[in-house]
Amino acid sequence: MVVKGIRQLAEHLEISIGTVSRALNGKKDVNEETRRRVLEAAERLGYVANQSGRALRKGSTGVIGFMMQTGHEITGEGDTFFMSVFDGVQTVFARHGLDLVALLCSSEEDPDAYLERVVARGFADGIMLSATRRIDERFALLDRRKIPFVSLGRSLTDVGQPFIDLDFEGMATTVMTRLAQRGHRRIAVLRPHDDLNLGHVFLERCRTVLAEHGLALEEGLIFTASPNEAGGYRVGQDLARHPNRPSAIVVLNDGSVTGLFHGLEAAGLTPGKDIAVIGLHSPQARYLSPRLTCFDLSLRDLGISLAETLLASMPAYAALYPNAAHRQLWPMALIDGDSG
Amino acid sequence: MVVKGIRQLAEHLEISIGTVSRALNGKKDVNEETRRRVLEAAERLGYVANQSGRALRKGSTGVIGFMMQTGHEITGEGDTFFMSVFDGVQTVFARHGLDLVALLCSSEEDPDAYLERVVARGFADGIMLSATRRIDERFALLDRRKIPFVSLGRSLTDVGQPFIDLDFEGMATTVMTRLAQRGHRRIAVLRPHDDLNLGHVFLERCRTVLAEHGLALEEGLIFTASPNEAGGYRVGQDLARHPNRPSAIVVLNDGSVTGLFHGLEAAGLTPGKDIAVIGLHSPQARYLSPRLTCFDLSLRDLGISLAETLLASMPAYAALYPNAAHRQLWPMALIDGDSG
DNA sequence: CATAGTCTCGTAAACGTTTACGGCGATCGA
DNA sequence: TCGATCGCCGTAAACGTTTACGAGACTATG
Repeated sequence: MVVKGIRQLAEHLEISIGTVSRALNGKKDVNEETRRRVLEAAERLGYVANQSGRALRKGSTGVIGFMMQTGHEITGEGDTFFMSVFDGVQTVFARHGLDLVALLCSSEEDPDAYLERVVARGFADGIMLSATRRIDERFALLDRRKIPFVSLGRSLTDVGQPFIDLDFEGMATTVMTRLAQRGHRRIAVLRPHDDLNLGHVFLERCRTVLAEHGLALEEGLIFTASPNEAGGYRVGQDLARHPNRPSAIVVLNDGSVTGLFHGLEAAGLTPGKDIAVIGLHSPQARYLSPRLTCFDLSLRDLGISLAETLLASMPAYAALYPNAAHRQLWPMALIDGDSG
Repeated sequence: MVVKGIRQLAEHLEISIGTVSRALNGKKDVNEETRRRVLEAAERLGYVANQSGRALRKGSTGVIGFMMQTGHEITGEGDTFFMSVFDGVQTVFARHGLDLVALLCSSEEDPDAYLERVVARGFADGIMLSATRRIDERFALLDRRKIPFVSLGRSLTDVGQPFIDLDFEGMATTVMTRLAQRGHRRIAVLRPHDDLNLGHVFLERCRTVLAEHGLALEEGLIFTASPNEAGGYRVGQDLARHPNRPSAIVVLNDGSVTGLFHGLEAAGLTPGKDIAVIGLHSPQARYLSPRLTCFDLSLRDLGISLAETLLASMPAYAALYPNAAHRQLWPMALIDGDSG
């Protein structure tokens, strides 16, 4: 037997629905013996409170949405990237009975319109944004609706909300200094879609760091590709037949590194010998040959911080996370490999 | 100005909430001029119907949940696998105003308990299951709750629900016949976690096909690994130092193929020369060297079919999809490469 | 014994929406 | 002209919860 609503459950127990609700929600003005009976019956009869009714009354849903897009051109950093972050996020949410769902925006739908629709509906109590664009309407939209949110990434159209972003400035400084000191004079960069903010942040810092070494970033050496195998392969080929080939390339697309290696090799070039390759975090870094020199970070910890940062901006939970960072650049460590 | 509920919107327009609701929902007994005014005002004031209220009244949410797990041990079938499927699913759902969300089950939570909680809450109108286990409580659970669902994958604990699964039988027949005819006598298989159903289906068929060629599948040549780079690499190493190395390996983990190549190479073995490698669908197949011989399929089309199959099992939409397949093995085509 | 306080529970009013029902003009057909 | 039909709209009742409020039965305190 499966019971329908709290009313049926109350009838079955011959107590009022008010008491049943209080018992289930852990309110204190209910006899412990009664509570035990209620919980036991709920478990036995498979009763779980209806989400819609509860959300309607409480004004909150207990759901946090992580927005991502299902095309590969924008997001495409691979399932393992987000899955690791999610795992961290959830360990925090689990403590508060919050559920994380991924809001999947189709590549055929406008992301801004999608978010507007989902958010205005009151679907989620809080939102996490990823793949932040340089100009991104979503920030103003969420701000207008007064929905708590945090972004994994920055944007020029920031509205003062909390964020966590990878420390691309630190990365640029470290990698460009290293390359310059090792005698590289002409350095290429592979970055994802131009609309995304991260490439701009990285490139800007690269320019100033290179200038300090009397070098310039050549615009012609900035490659843009989809963050996947195919994109990397193509750039590998392009590099190989480049009339004035650079001596190093820094790869921001973590999904492209393997493709790049193969593209170079297919053209007869050896990464780390004919051209230095330095990548962003990449799960396959250790398994490439030569081993990839890249920046590493703990995605799971990042997820934990992301969750705490969001909760700190939600009135109901803020008190529990008094010293969560409001805006944070996530540090990355350079892992030495053999590729550059 | 942002309007709060349908009541405020109605006041603002000086008509009743009933009419506003009808206008917004495209009911026909409302004057076209009135409807225009309502729609215009709703757009201008940023009104969108509250999801909880609507769901409570209608008894349906307009949300379909795709359950996946955030650990890498189970899911992790390669980077773009799910994103491609999702994209197909959504093109179908978009026609009906349904939204797809990914229900993310933490690796720390029991999948069955998670699903029970989410489903009983009335969160979604329909469910898509993936990473189906050989023994999988989730089928009975959804059946008991009478929630329409479809599974991407089969299970022994099937309850007669619709499913789509990759045609592992066809794959086994094709690949084993090919290898046998090319003179391979000792063939290894790399599969994901033993709990998952797919490996068992594949292996079983392999046994009968090999038997027809007078061969046997050696239990010692069945490798199990996480579906990622690390897993593949390790198996590559294991193969290289195997005292009685097989002459071919079939890889079911699409995320492991690159790692396997690198593992073999690191041990001085050349795929396709020292050992034949045949993979399942893999986005990086074309970019490996040697080019991977593998089975290809259209994940986007699979997503479309998956959505249609689910809708066909939902009373509200069944009439629209009269000839959607109920249970379907998804065909895969062998793409010749240089690896085996 | 009176009063205040405590523990437990029932009652009923929200929350925002959809929709069955009925009503009121206007139009139409005979 | 009259009844029937139709187009349009307002009213109010659900949907399943949570929770403020108050009632009743005790207990403690003076």
